[in-house]
Amino acid sequence: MGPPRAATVLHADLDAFYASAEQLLDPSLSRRPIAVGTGVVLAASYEARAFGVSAGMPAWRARQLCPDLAFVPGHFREYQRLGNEVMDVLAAFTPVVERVSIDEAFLEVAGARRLFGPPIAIATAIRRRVREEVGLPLSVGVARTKHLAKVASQVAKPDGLVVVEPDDEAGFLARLPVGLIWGVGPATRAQLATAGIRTIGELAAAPGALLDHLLGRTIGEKLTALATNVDPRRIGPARPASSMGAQAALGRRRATPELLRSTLGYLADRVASRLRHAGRAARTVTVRVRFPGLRSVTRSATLRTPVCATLTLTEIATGLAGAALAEHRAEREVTLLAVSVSNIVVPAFQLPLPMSSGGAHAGHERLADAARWGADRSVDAVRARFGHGAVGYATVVFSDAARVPDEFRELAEHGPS
DNA sequence: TCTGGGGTCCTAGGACCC
DNA sequence: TCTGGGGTCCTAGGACCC
Repeated sequence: MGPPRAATVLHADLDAFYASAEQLLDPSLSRRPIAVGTGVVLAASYEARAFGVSAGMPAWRARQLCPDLAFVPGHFREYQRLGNEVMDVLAAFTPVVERVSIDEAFLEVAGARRLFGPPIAIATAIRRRVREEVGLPLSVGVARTKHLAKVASQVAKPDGLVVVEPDDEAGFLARLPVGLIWGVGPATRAQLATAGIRTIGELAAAPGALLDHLLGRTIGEKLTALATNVDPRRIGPARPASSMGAQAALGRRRATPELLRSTLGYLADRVASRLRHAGRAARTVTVRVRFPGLRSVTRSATLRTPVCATLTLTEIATGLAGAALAEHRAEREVTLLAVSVSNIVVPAFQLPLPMSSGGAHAGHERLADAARWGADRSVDAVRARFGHGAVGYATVVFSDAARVPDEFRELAEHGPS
């Protein structure tokens, strides 16, 4: 146990970010119930939430709840710009900023006190500057640990500030619902409810053995630690992503070879391009196929030789999807296809040194992917100058999967900026 | 006429090795 | 011949988060 620390961790979280951004960009939308999205609600303004509209809800249901709801398709590049502007404001107060997503970050302000005053003054100044300079409402939680700061910012919403002093932590948490704990979703909440546990206070008081039995040992121990305020996580730069993927919802479509080829080609191209851009290749390829009724299956393969060529990845993905469909002959239609890669490494053929491992066969595979990688590099270069749609495999460029705007996909990709 | 796209982490069983 | 224990990797599925 280290020495007791002061409450110097801030969690800054923009309120209903996409919806607030739309209200900022088009003042005629401000103070009105609006939703960003098309088929599904990506974000709802607080005026819409008052009617029960929430993120993830199908559009028809949202309109049912709120007949006056205004639907906005979304301006994703603007969200990226506004999110970056907010992060610039945060960085003006401390260099120790950990951006978690487009609209959310942790800050450590222990070293900023001499310049800017106590954490509560810093939080107040940040909120004012974001409001005045960017035009968006920001909620901030201040506490001794990341977990507590995050809970505090949720309690502060909308447009508020909550400080949890170190001697008040247990009291602050006790009455809050367990669902506010990071990692407790609907399933865990339901499990806990069967044991009569609904508040964080009840969770903290529950015997460890009961939680282990209910949720498994790892999660049980983690929840107890969080509920009792043991949170060793420090604030620092995010690790490089350990997986990359792309997916496309298709509506209900017959699973024809043409559909598979064009959709998987498009998705594999997106993933392979990102791998090459990062100077990486991947050993494990996973395909997910979803059927009507949200039933889904995954198939994966781990290769000896990492891949990053579009055609190689397409072939592997097509093979995996074919195998999955062959095992589910009764399913005639698919609603979603996804391609992702993990086991990400620096590819051997980009290194100047001779091959260090693998037999003749592995060397052959590597050369095949390397030759394609050379061709892909030419494609990448053209795209860098003239845009992504300028060149590509014909069946892929015209795939239905490309209907979702690229800006949205880019926004959702992990690394901001 | 059940809903977007991009991620992380955990579990459980099996293969394989020492 | 049968038995024991531990570690690592792989696969499939699921919960969860923004």
